[in-house]
Amino acid sequence: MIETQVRPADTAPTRRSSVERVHRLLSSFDYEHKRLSLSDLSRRAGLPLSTTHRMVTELLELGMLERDQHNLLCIGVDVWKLGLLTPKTYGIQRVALPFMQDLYATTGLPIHLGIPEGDKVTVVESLRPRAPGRERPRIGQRDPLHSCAVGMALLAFSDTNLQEAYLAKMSLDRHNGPEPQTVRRDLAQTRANGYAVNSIKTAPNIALGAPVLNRAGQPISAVSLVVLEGTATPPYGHLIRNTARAVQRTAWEQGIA
Amino acid sequence: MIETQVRPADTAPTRRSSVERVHRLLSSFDYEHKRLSLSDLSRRAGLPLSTTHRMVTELLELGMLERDQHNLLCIGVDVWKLGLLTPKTYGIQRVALPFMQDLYATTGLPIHLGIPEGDKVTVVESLRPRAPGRERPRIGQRDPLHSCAVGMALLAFSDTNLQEAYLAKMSLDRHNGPEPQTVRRDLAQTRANGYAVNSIKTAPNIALGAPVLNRAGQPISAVSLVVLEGTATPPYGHLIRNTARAVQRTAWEQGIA
DNA sequence: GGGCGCCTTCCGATATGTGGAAGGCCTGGC
DNA sequence: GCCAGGCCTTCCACATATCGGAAGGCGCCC
Repeated sequence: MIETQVRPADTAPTRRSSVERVHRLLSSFDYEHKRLSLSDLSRRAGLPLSTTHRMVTELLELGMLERDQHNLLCIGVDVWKLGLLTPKTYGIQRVALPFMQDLYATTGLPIHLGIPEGDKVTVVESLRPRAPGRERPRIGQRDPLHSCAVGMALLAFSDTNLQEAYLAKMSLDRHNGPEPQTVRRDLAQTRANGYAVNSIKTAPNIALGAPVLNRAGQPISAVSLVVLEGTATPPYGHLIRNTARAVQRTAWEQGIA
Repeated sequence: MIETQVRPADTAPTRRSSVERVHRLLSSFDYEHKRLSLSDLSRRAGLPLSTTHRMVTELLELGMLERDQHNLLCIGVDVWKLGLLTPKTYGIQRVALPFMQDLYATTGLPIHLGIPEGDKVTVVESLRPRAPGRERPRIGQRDPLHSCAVGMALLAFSDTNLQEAYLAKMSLDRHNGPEPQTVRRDLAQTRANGYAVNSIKTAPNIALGAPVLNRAGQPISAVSLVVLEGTATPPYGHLIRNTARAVQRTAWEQGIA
């Protein structure tokens, strides 16, 4: 009878609450798309143009979106200000930055700071020579824990149960990744040394990473130092380990961790 | 007839769209309230507890909110990552930071970076000795343009119409502020010098500020240097002005401005 | 042990957002 | 100069998400 009752077969059955719509709009922006027109935003978010239009109007009024000089839409300064409040990133970044700068000034080597997020590590800060094309890792980027020195430092000093859970999941959805057994051995070595060693695939470099622990002994972040392959690791390992300790000490003093 | 048409007199007539609700939830967090319980959040946002509960559940799933170790709610790392995309703050901060660090390393004096936002200046970066109690200005803080060297540098090199509009509004809602005529003279002096001079009320210091212009000649940010009152300004004025120029040059090269 | 605050879940009525469609405005091609 | 195809804006009937009270389960402190 009522033919229109039949779902158009293509109509997304996705339940889209209003907060999810806001999220879709905001997360349509990324590093390659910092500025979007209304239509582009509508397409990327998968929302009808009229809905996008209304919501964007409100977001502009609230300061969560802004218009640039070309009238394109971009994330508003208010969102940046909100982001300053995330305890996990901002606090530790403020504390670590001076020590990272000192290390960078004395060695001239790339320095990175990361925090754990589930089974990934998020790059929070990165100091390195400003060279065209060498913009990896990018701040905000997420990588698997076992793929970098920062991640290995975090994993090696995590609770044993977490380590085992991570290794178990690794061996499950493993595709061209390293052997869990290899990772397990590296983790033991990392704990013994006090710092992680990881060779970079894309360059003749190795990264040395050391963790920053909170008062409960859990790793809340890690710093890494990238040296040329063939460099004697012990002195540089001690260097990054001491930087991590200095950050940790300051974080404790300031109640960050 | 229909008595229920009478508004309950107390019922908030506030039109609360769903995006505004999301905004109210998120902006209930601030520097003094980085972590909130669900009930606190509900109260601060002025939203019913059941609504808050449902929306918070969704925001947690989407990563816009997180729970800390005490199960309190806080802004999620995803919001921090979104904030990295704001062109006005993040790009210029990345460019300016190395130059600010050099200046800080050589002089040991406090350095600040600000961007214009309407008739306010927002503090984007700040390097200074880590001393208890001296945590002003805070990053993210907004101040009137005429209240600081950074703001004056921005205003002095803005379009004349904007300056006049600002001064006009200043004289309108003026309360214990400085004479617009005084500000006007200071602006002229700033343009003549190439840097702004502003004495700090709360300390025996003066701040020197210089603008960073985009290719169109509009100020997109400004840096300032805080020196002791009585210091000979010219050499330090040149110093901060040169830092601003170096930032500007790099920003142009990288297409930031 | 009782009281209190917090979190969670349920529900019907209704206020609220939704999105198709249509119109205006520009720009670029022919 | 005119048409085509973007983009942005506005409207309105419909459907749906939201409100807010109430009730139950925790955990904590007095």
